[in-house]
Amino acid sequence: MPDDRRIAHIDMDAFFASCELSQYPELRGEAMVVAGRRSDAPRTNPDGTREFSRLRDYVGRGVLTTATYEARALGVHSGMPAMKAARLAPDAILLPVNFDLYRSYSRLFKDAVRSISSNIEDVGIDEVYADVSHTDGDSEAIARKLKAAVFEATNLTCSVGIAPNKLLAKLCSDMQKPDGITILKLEDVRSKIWPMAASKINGVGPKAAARLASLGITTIGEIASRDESWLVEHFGRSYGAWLRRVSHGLDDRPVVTYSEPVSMSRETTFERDLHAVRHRQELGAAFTRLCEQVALDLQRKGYLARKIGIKLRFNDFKTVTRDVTLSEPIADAKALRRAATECLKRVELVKSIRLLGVKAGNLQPVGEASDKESPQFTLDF
DNA sequence: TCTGGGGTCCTAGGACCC
DNA sequence: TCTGGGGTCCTAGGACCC
Repeated sequence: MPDDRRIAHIDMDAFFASCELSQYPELRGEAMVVAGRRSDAPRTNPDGTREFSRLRDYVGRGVLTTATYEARALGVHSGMPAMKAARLAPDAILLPVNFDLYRSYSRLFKDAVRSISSNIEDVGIDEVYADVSHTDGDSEAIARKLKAAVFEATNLTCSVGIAPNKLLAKLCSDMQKPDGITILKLEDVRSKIWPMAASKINGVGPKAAARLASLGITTIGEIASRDESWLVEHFGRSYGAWLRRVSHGLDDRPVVTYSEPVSMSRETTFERDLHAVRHRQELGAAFTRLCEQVALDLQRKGYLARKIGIKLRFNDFKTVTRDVTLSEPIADAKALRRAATECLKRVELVKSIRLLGVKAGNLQPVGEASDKESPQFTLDF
């Protein structure tokens, strides 16, 4: 695909934290983190002022969902275990996650982007790609229009990257955070992209970055300096060839405006590890609830599942999964639990259990009958 | 005071079929 | 009887992303 496309990546700035600040403006400028449970919610005094929990009050096994820039300055960051963060920043304000709030802001944000370009791809709750190849104006003007529309709709800022493809647009939007605009052309790859850390590439995670580092490679430019056969030798045919292409800024993935869900799952980490025998009741109740939640999710969204699976994480953090494919698709909690129980029987339950999860896969929309269910269409003619 | 929850995609081996 | 190849489905695990 010739890269005369123009793709925008729009990324909300510190999204969860910004949503919370819209609710609690008095926290602006404070070190604040999001993590924890409803019991950490602010309490309103009779005089209308609010009292907030502090990170030092946190109990549990969660990680930080987000941290404001002020909190990050204290050395904490999203993904960090909250207990560990509490030692670094005990006085930071603590708020529980409020996904309903983030989802409502997410809708406003995406509708605002859609008003500029209808051709958008969802990437989670706080990011989208938009194909603006045929949108009026130069890239700079489009970026300003996107940011203005988002701010108008949400009162929140975002960062915009515009480039010939998704890979570069995504790298761009991160270059001038927060509230930034970055425009990049293919000929800028050498000067602007090559100096960046290899781990900035979407698709180069901790494992691949470590493997690259062990081979003396830390920047994107250093990947580009190797030939394909060397990369293939060390990273396999598929990943090696991909590394070479992305290091040169090449990416022809289209902007995908709609995709069917592949799976739906629910999982929970227990406050303390549970043993299959000693805590049988507790585990059974959690198991049932997870099955009911997945069933409800399926029914609400109108899907049937033909694959049911479970996930267990033990006290040593080792994780196992088991799944089973059924002859008929289901969405009913009881049938789901039966299938999940069959999976559970295939796991040796000696170690204590830290996490339990239930997953539905092989989804099909309700009403889109399978061949088995509508033989008349295949047999009658 | 280690390590959340919800996803997608890929790989690899074995079964099974032609 | 010493040696096939596909192709597809199923299962388990793992990397990665937000």
